[in-house]
Amino acid sequence: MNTKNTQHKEYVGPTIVIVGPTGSGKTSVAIEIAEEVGKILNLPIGEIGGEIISADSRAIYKHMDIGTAKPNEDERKRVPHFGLDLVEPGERFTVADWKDYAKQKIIEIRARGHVPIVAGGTGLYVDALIFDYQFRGPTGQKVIKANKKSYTESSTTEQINCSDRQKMVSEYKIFGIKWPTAQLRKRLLQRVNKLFVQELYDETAYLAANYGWDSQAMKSNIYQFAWKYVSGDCSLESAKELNFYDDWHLAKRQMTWFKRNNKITWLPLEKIKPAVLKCIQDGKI
RNA sequence: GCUGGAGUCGUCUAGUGGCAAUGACAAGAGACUGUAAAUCUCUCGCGCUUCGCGCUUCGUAGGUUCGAGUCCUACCUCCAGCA
Repeated sequence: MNTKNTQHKEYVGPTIVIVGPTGSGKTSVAIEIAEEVGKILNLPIGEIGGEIISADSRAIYKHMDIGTAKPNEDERKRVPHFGLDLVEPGERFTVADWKDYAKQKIIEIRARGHVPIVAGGTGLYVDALIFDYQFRGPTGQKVIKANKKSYTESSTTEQINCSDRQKMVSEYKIFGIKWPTAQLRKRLLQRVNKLFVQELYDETAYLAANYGWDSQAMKSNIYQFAWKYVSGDCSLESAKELNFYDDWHLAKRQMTWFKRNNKITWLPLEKIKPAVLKCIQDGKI
């Protein structure tokens, strides 16, 4: 047992976090980094030095593969991925669940001597991790802020200590992929055009048949638009258009979320990999 | 050429004499610590000293009226029908 582990010294460098709006290229750049990081860690040739944890609130669902732009089988073979296919659509899985899961995986990856790379666009998940949000109890009530009028219906809840958004856990180094508006829109448009194919319709039909449309997982993403087209409610063109608008709105909301985090190093896509590799090389947390 | 219908904020749209004028989409800004690709808020003719004020708007030009997107006349454009 320890014969193998001798070459697996625990990794003590930074945990890399890569964020960005949908369609910014997080998945592919994370894979590229994971594949190259072995050199920096002086791992044996052929050993993949990075492992990816997806911070994506839709990729946690099984059977939602092409509609959520999950890394495909090939990509998952190249680099170990976590945070995918954790629960059935409609099953309850919260930020708190994800945070615990991610923390556990990070510990495991580090123990293997590899670099944990958290990549995803769900800002709440990322913040929960890097700012170490404290949640009450395993399946406790929603955290209520005293002065939020929208939550006044519950009298049993109370204000709890919220973690400070200025105090990021020092282990993390967070990078953001920055795109000019016009270019990101173009990328999203191209992605939409690629996605509306038979495989998507099949996936949509499968999900609709097995899980219905009630769950939040099925609400307001590509599936509803694909379904509209498949069932003849609208033309292919308008289904694509509607989905594009939806994607763009999401991207904007994500940017709004990330904007307030001043710990993020924003870089264009092509500069992310060199910056991350350098960061790992420098090694200090 | 004649007859009928239609021209309103980027787009579609409500409005048939009374406050820049409805709704939707798009666009922009923001909130969000327990299903977050969710949910929610604000702006959206122009300019200001912006809980208000000023200016200019509903194809174009006139007219009626205290008051016109709305009524009348002419013209322009588009659509349909007849020639």
